[in-house]
Amino acid sequence: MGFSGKGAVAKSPARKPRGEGHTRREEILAAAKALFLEEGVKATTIRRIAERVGVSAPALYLYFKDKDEILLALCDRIFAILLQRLEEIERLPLPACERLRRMGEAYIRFGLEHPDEYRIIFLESPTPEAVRYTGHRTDTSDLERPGAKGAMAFTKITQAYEAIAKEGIVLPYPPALCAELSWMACHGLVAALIAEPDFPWSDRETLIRGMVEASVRGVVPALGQATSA
Amino acid sequence: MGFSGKGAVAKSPARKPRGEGHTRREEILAAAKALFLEEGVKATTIRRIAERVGVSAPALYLYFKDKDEILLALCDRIFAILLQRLEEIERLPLPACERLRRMGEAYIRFGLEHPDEYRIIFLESPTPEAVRYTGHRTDTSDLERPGAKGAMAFTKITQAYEAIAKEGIVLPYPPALCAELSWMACHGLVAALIAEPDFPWSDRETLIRGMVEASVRGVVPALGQATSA
DNA sequence: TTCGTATGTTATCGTAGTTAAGTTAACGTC
DNA sequence: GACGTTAACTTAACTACGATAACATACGAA
Repeated sequence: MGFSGKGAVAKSPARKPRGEGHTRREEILAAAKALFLEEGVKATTIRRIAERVGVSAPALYLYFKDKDEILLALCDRIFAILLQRLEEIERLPLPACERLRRMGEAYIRFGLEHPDEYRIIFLESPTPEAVRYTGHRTDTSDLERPGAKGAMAFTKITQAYEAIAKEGIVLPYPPALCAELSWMACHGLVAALIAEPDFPWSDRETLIRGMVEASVRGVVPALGQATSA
Repeated sequence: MGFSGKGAVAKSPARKPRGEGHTRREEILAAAKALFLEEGVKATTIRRIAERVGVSAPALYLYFKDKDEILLALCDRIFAILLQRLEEIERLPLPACERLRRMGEAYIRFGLEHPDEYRIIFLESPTPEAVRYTGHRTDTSDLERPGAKGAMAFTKITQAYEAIAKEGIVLPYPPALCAELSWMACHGLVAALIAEPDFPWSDRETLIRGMVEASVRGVVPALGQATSA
């Protein structure tokens, strides 16, 4: 073995050059995401992630404070997709209550598409400390607070209700409370289907449409029937 | 120290007489429940339970297949309370939709009273095997399947909707689907408040009443306003 | 050249759930 | 009243986990 150590292994360079720590950070997140998808959240352990990256387990602690932070960073990226979808709907020229329906449906479908991430953000215990802080962070784009993007998604629904109120439709409660009720209802559907996937539920599509409708009509009694065909 | 071993410790007899294993089983459940209430689910470990019972940790495996089975046995007993409450409401001479409201409210309040158990039954991952079997079981009263009592609670709501249909009120969906929607909505409220207790939600009582109302009115459009004063 | 620091590693700790193997005590029976 | 059986336990150990401390090394800057 003449040379330094660049032997046969091609999986990842043995050691990162000086300023390239964030590259390793990305590798860790990618490995964690792959493990997450392939083997589930249970199998996504510090050691297994490190093994897949090709690095020792404590090395992960250079880039993340603890295991939770890795998972939360993953979830935050996934939830950015949800935010994006909701913002798209926000921009559509639609009657407010129809916009609300579409948001509800998008929310539910997103949750069912990403059950593990949804579980971590909305079903798991809250992390003890409110504010987290990453030591070696180079970018401040993601992960201000755990579940921050989840909360922002919720905010979008509140704004939709405020728009409804501005349209002159009378709400029985303040917009925030309306939003909470609507969101909780949709959240309940997602949570139930995720937590109990083998239960003999009714047809999933019917449930989604029914809940979207109910979450609007249950909160806004002024709406007699559906608006769209 | 003349005698065999009945020294100073009064916490529990050192060893059970021949056929009295189930007594120890009860002690384990009692200790687990106490730990559960005092220190939370996180602190309820095999070793701590065993310590409290006054027995070695592996001794618990004489009575339970694994840790999950202990927690599920606990939860099952708690959920028996919910079933009891729902059955009481079932027996009340009330219009069906009013009975539905009361059930919803009872369900929500129960969930908020027992957040840890609720979490285990309805929010945690489903256990891989569908049917569990306890080795040394002497009674077959509880724990047929994990979460069985939770499912039974759900059945009660379905029956309430069937009663509504029998009263001549037209439902937009089959009773089972109506029940699923109603239950999921209430479930969403409980799940959200349990998982995110520090979020600045609106007033809890208002949320409960609003959700009970919405879960009925959202599903049964024939109901214009609340029935009760 | 030397020093500081980013980038790691190895060794280790403490805790968890769980199992294997051995021990003790109660009981029926001859 | 010794004997075998077995329920009721214990001790020791295994594997796996998250996390930390202490040590190593490469590399850019002064």
